[in-house]
Amino acid sequence: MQCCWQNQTLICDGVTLSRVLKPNPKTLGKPATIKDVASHAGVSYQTVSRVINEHPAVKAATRVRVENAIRVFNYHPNGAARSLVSQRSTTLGIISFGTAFYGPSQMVASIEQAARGRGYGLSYANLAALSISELTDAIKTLRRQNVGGLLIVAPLLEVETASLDNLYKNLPFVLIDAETSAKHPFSAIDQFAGGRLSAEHLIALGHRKIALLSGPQTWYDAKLRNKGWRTALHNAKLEPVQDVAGNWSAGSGYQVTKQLLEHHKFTGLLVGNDQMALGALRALHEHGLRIPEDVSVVGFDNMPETAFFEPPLTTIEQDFASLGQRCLEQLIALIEKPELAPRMQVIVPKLIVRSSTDVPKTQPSAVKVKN
Amino acid sequence: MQCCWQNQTLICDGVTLSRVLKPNPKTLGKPATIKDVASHAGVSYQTVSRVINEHPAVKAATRVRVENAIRVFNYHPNGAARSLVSQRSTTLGIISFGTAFYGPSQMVASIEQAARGRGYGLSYANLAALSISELTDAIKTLRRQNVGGLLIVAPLLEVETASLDNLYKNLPFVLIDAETSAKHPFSAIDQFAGGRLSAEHLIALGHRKIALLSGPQTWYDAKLRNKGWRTALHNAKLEPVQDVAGNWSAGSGYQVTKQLLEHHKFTGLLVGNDQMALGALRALHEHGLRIPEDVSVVGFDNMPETAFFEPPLTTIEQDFASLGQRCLEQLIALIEKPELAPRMQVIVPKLIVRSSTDVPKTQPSAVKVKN
DNA sequence: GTTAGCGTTGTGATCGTTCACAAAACAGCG
DNA sequence: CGCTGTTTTGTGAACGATCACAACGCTAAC
Repeated sequence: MQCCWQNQTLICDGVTLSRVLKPNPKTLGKPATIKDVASHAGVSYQTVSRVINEHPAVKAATRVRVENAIRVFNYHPNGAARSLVSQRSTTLGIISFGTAFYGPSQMVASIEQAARGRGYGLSYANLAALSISELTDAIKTLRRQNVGGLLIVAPLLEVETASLDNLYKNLPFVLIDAETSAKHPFSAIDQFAGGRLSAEHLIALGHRKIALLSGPQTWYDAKLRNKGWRTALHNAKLEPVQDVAGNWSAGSGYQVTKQLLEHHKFTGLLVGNDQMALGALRALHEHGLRIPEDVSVVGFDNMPETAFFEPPLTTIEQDFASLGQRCLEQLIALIEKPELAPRMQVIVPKLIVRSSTDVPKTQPSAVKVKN
Repeated sequence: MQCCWQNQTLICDGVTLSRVLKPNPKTLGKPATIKDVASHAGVSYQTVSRVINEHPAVKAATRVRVENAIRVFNYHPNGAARSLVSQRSTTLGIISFGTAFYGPSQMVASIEQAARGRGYGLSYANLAALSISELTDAIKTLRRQNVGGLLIVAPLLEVETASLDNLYKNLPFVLIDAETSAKHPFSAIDQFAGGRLSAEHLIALGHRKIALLSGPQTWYDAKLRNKGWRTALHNAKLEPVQDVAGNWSAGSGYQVTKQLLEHHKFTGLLVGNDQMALGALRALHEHGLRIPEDVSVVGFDNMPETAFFEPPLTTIEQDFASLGQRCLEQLIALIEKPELAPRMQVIVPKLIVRSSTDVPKTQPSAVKVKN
């Protein structure tokens, strides 16, 4: 190989390899641009653009030269410039609510995973409260980030969504685990099926006195799970002993169960999520009741801790990873070819049986056996 | 008020209020731009820019007219164009790891909250594994989103961070709860102090045989908590009965405690987080040990569920909200006036005493009392 | 030796906004 | 009225990339 410096330019076998950088005072300190890379590699900026976009029409030797220059300058393409001119964005927005709870936080994590795999970034906004003003604020924030679409992991009622049509304008979105309707595209885990599954489990074991401890009825999930429970009970010609609601937290599960025990007798307890179930277990224990001998308990979510509750909890497992994957694909389809995008997708959950449920061993009532 | 339409223009009291929109076929369907708004309000685009940036030099009447036009067009400023020309970004990147665990997920949530309050958006990347390639990938993804800085909630060792200097170039960042060093700016909760606090609590109660159940030693937090425990023990002239590690999960807490119980006797157990403590409680129960009579247990994190464990868990509370706030301010300072930004910030955690700890009532050993 | 065709590279316009500066409008004062 | 100073508004040039198109250098065919 024959190399020589000629006029501040390194030439090997007749090919310009690199030029001496003249540190432009205006450019100093700023991140490198496509033009810096281009002049260093001795090509036009368009060629550099082709290399970073993996366009095939670039000679191998040129590509190598450009790639070297990119490395030398630590060049990163400027996303703002890119999405400004190309009129599309590689960022999606995600709006979530209640990330202190297992379900929502798992959904966000799995969606992020899926998005990065597909080359999309994620802009994140968590709602501090379930109000229109918070939602408006979140959408505005995300719009400013120039997101190409929205994934909404929040139990919003359709009314609320509809009232925001203006905000959503020109911005495709997918509702996740929210009010079902044919009006807006959505993805969800079939909470109704999950509810039925857990109630049918207790019924099959022989329970006749079953109490319901729902999540907050402002949440779509909570309502549907409840509906699933009631449908299964109804099919077995049973009425719930009582139907109460907590706020998803272990604390509320504890308190509501305590109240429940004062006035009602039951051998089965269906709970809206695992965290409330934890509180319920504690209240039952304090009341001197054994689980599952006196009362069988079923949770919802299958968070990893439930296997170590006292006793290990029977619960419903939801496949969040595949939900994340699917709703992402749905949104991308909606952006790229709206007419072909699926309107709705539903995933069926699974029953996980552990030792918190068994056939009712005591009389069909919750006997007080204060130790 | 005198209003009339004149030449397709609405004029009230001599002031042009709005013009009829001529739907430009090229503009059709696309989101409105600053120019659409300007021509509708009868001003120049610069004036519109002034209004959306709350510049004071705009006459009240003009401002109202522009704001109306903005509403009419459902105009949202284009963030890409904005950050392209102004060379700054209102988006920050957050890199997290282990969001299945309480600590990391709380930090992310509180940082997002703080960011939106300060007018910043957040781009989110969660590491699937703690590897250089994952981190590299995440940083590249965030760079493409044109983030103005990085918040890194990951227990990276300094070595790893340093090896990425190139990737971080021109991009200010704050490490959160990561390897301390004067080299990079960071914010953290004082895990060492937390560790000492919990160990000193057991020692003050009179425990002499104390076992340690740490988190994974690849995590900075786990190492420092362990160091805190050991320092407190050392100061009391004690040696840990045994020092073992889990992987933060309840399952690992359960298994490791089972092994521990086969070979060692202790009256106190210090655990690296609440989830492992849950598993440990279960293992102790299965072994026929009473808590706190036979063994006292201290967790770490104070996740809301711990108050409903069997028994309610003594643990260490960390103020994630104020950590989020502070590290955000630190990053913003780093971006806006680097020379004035604080290098490091540390928040001291708090002991929460519940019923899982008490004075040792049995002989100073873990007696097997299989029921 | 033209001409056509292909692979490769370069040029000018463009995206929607902000910035620096200039110009207009208005008020106050002698 | 003319001068000055302060508001208020407008103009041209950037920012860093992509897109559409044009032009170049080869090889192959007539």
